Amino acid sequence: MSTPLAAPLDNRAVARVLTEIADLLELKGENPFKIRAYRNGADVVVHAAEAALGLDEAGLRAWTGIGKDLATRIRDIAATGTCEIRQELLKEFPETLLEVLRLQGVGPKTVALLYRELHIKSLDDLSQAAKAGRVRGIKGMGAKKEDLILKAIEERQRHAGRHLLAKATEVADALVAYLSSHAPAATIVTVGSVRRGAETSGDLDLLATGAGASLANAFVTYPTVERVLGHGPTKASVLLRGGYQADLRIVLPEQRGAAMQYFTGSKAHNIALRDRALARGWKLNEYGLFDAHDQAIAGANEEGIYEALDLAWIPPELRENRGELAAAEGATLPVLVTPADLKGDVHMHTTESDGRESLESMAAASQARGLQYIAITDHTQSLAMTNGLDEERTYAAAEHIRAYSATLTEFTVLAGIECDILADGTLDLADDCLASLDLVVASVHSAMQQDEAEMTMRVIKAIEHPSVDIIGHLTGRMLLRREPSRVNVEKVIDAAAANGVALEINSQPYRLDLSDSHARLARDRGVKIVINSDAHEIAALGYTRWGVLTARRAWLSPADVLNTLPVAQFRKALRRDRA
DNA sequence: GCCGTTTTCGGCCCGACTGTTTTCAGTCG
Repeated sequence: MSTPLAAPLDNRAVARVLTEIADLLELKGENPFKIRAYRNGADVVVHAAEAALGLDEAGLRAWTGIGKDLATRIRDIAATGTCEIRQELLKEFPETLLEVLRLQGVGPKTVALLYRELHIKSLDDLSQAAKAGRVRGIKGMGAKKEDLILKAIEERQRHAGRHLLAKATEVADALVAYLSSHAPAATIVTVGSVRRGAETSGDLDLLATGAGASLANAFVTYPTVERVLGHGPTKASVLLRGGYQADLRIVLPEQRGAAMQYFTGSKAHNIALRDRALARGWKLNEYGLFDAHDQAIAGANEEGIYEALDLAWIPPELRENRGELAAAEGATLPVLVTPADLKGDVHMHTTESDGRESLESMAAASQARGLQYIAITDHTQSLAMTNGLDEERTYAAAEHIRAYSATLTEFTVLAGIECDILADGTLDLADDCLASLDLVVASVHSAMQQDEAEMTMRVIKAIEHPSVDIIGHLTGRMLLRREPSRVNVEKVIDAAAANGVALEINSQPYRLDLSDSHARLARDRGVKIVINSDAHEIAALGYTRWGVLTARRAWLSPADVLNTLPVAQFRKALRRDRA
């Protein structure tokens, strides 16, 4: 929950305040479309590549969904942390009411009612009132609702809510396998944000066709189900151990494409697509695309729906209403990079620093995965806890790597380093040592709390160093754990473009750094991307799967990604060979 | 509050499920 701040806010924080205003407007019972405008505005801000703080009103209004009023509010919020309308609303409703609103099964009408009738202002108030049986005394509330509220409060305390893509995929895959074993004839797929490859997800959405209501029974009795939130013949929701909410929908085979499209989202993409159907006098819902006489036009597969709307089929990763409909209409959708396009992985560690495997095992495992080359990039000396390399050990390691690589056929191991960018922007190894290597990834690992100017200057100084080829995990964010550093990504991208330095998409599930929007901005400004595993063990070599998904969400084609090139061309494309 | 080769006003997606209801409101996705 955000509180007024004196300091300027980044886009994510601005979006949080806009969402909070939308919540407050809901409590007030305001016009739903006005509320939607605020929510949509939050979505636009959080996904924008440029910082709202740096834009004037005209610049903000150039974003679709931001009009005169929202532009003014966003400017106020970005500069001061709040705005007038928010302050007015907070006079009517205490900020602590918003945590009550986030309970599963408790919506704005209920919260407003509880506030009005029982003066409930917080989760604690509500917990006490429910335990005392006072909630059931209100008109429209009963014992079951009271019970549900208590359960929701308890669950809220146990689970934080969102989950990493990699973990969510694992849980969803297991659930799909379980359901498939109960209904072998059925087709069961994961849809929702997991299918779109979003970096985190709030719940798991599964879709089944060719199955009866008994599949819903199997679903609600899945071994890790902690609570059944709803259970009907075509729709069921459960809460799984670990805090995952999972939703299952069962539809008829002729509706499968429409349902896949509908439940894959995103909401913004669906609204835009539905608008397009409406403009033709048609109707699009989870059961199909229908004409004015309710005759089905399409629905059995996704391709048919997009085709009927004069659009090319849009890959799920692009369905965020960030220009994909226009591109699908003009046949200019990018051919997206796939895992099979990656020919190299040039950021990984060995036992020389903090990795778990030798250079030989990492190389063998990478070759077995179908790669043609890797770079070994261990840490440098200032990261003492990782046993980072100094110059002497770096020279020795490079000699060892090259000697080993010479013994291999059809596989190359490059002698690289992940060199620390020190707090002042200088590098952790001497210039001649860096210059002797095949490849240098430069990364920030310390002094993460520097202010924007300092952090940005620091990274740009590294980019301007003649031996640096790639900047690793630029923002240092850890999803659900640590906010990104205050680095000005746009300025870094411009510096990388000017110096021919590539930026990494680090594929560690908790990093995915660059993010999809930043990677897209980098591509738009002519910066090449490298997708790396940053593996410290053999199993982690597979993480590039998540990096590729992020790249796809960034609209990247193989040509945008340097490590889709064969080794000789890859080396030529590195900046040191261009100088 | 946003948006507009139909519109500067009047639209803006809508269906499933639950609980408290005797016909429907609230929540969710």
